[in-house]
Amino acid sequence: MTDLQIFETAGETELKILDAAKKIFSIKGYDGARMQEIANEAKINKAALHYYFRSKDKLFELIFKFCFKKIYNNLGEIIEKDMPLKDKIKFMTENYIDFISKNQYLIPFIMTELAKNPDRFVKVIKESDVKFKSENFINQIKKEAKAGNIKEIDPFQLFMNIISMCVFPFPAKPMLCAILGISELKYKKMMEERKKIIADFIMDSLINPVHRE
Amino acid sequence: MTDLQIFETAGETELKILDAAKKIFSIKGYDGARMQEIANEAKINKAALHYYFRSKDKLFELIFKFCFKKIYNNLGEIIEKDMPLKDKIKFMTENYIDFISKNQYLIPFIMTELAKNPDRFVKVIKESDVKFKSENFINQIKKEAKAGNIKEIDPFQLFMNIISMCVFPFPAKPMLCAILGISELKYKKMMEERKKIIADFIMDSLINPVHRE
DNA sequence: ATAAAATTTAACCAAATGGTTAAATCATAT
DNA sequence: ATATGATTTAACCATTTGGTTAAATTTTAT
Repeated sequence: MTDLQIFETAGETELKILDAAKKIFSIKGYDGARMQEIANEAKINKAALHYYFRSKDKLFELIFKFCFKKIYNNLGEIIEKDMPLKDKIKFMTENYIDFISKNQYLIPFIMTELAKNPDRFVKVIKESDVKFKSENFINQIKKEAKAGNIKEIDPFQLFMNIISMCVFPFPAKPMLCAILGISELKYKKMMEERKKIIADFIMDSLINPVHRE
Repeated sequence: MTDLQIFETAGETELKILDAAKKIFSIKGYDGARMQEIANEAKINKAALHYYFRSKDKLFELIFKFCFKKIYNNLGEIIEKDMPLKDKIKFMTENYIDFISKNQYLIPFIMTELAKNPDRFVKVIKESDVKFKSENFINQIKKEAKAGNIKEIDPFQLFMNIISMCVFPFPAKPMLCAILGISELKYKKMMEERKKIIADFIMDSLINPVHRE
């Protein structure tokens, strides 16, 4: 059920609290979350919260760091895989859309809280032992372009395109549904379909482009 | 300076307040914003806030609706323009990236607050006299595909791709900078460059695609 | 000039909230 | 069994926060 086993030393109560905190914080954000609400959700007393995690800040920092690591590492794993570019893009998009839809709370949470408190990221990065190698992917793009297998493109821009198309539809769901006037159900179906077509959309752009005037 | 002249009946003090509220709310969100802080920012007394706008909720609703209308209408205007698809996509992407970068606060604000309170959107849509015609664009895609000028593609998915690639890099800036390890300055330059290349990236995918096995 | 209305202010208030404390309960080792 | 340490609880506390009130000041109409 919980995916918080990372906190190895945590006992049952601690896990209950972390689970509840993750839920409440990611829905309401730091400011909107209430310690009492977290306590209720975890079915323990509010004082127990402070007994285990001292303060709201400390608890939040734990959750935030955990969540950040989670996207960071997932993306890292995928991007470092050693396979042909075409397969990698297919794998990347399918895998990442899958990952995000299973963890819908993650992206808006990280995005909002990081934007609200940019300094936090320095701390999180420092204290996380994550080492992210985007060079692998970047070099692969450059090589394929030089070999003439794909068109010339700034690898960072390509990376941004891929991530944008996979991720954005999730946090933007309420906004897009509102603007496009489509139902939740149809939106969900579209996201399923999306998993299959994004890779092709990208590859079509990369391979054999028409030269424009 | 201010873009809030929409509130036609507003006097000087009201505009000062609205400006301050927009700033504070969009930075800190509803929960994070303090009435006192808004009052300070507007250089008036806290009680004056309530004198003019009754409650935090009422003030927030005004700001939120204004912001929502702003993206909604800007996108609407662009999408309804009557021009060839290729030009339209070029115009759309350049214009929208420009618009977003001039109003960086807008997207994260709307996204977060809409996600936190999805019911709000019903109210906002109802009370806004916006009428958004995405059909225009949708039909254009269908027609071009049928005519064989572009490949077959679900117009909604294409729309989503375009918006995602234009918009996402802005709210995700802190996250992407962190993950990719690039500086704010380089990021800014990339976003400038982006304005020029996105349309081509999309058109390359749409026109003359390689048939894949 | 002055009465009336609109605006602004300082001083308050009640509720909510993060956090503490000290006593009670439970688990564990001897 | 019981002493020791860990866990849980109810009752509090200080501060913050949205909101109010009534008086003071400024603006406007006559």
